[in-house]
Amino acid sequence: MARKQMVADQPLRLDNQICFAVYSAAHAFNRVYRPLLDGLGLTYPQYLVMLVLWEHDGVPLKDIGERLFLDSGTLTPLLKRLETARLIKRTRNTEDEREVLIALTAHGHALKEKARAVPMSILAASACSVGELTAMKNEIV
Amino acid sequence: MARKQMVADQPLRLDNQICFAVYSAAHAFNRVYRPLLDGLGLTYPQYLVMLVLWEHDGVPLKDIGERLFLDSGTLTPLLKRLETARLIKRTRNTEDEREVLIALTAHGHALKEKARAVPMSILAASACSVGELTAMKNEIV
DNA sequence: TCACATTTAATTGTTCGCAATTGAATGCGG
DNA sequence: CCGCATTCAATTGCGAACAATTAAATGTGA
Repeated sequence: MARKQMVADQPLRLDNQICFAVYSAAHAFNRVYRPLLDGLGLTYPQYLVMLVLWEHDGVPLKDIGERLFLDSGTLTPLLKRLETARLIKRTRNTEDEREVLIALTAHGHALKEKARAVPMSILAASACSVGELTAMKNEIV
Repeated sequence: MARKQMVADQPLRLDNQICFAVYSAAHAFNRVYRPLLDGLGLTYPQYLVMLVLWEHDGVPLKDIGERLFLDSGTLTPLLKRLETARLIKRTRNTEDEREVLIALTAHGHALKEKARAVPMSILAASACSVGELTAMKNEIV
């Protein structure tokens, strides 16, 4: 292959694509989180929903979706599974029957205490300092 | 809520979690890529497989999996779809019948030329300089 | 008030991603 | 050569993720 061709190929090389770096990092985090969250009976997206609710209980489905960039097609079944697990309750807003309000059950609220151990374990597993991770986060956001 | 409680809650706040930043960034990239890849008739994971093949044609399924951190449960159906789209061919390795070799068809090889436009479009859409993106990538990998 | 647009969840269908299992091919120790 | 472990792909089952559609509630303009 001529040199000119190789140069033109550079942008298509996997290693040069930041999207792949981000994609891989997301999967890597998922692999680290999975065994920890198994102990809580949560998947990673379910954990994210619980984080939102632990900060702000009783919010509309729509708000959770905006916070996590997810739509009803993803959230409706996910929230039904959380309801089956007795972590949340779903009720229509009486002020506006279009909205579904998501509220923690006592069980869901209690799970927060168990979840406190998660960030520290992730930190240990990621073999990075807090400073390194914070710097990385700020680069991304 | 007492101050002590709020301090203890900090590690559980969504915005403080680097994993969420990475997770969001991955989804954001996906949203930018989707319309571009639609023009090629590829999904993002399919595009990644094609990137691998454009660099190195005729490799075992296993090698693609190691490169992209995907297993046969993900790759087998994905590769079957690429075969249905006539972009690749799957053949057993005659030296070792356990392996499946993945090779580009003429059509699959030709698609590389159309794909050259993708990285540049992404760059434009991401509203970052090449330097910024490269710096970000190096932080992540 | 009535027609019509907008908002919101739910549903349907397709594709990923992964754990767990299965089954075939290969490698290896005795 | 034989028994057994290992490797590799395929399969099954479940949970995301998202586009597109549907349906109900609400808002709005004439």
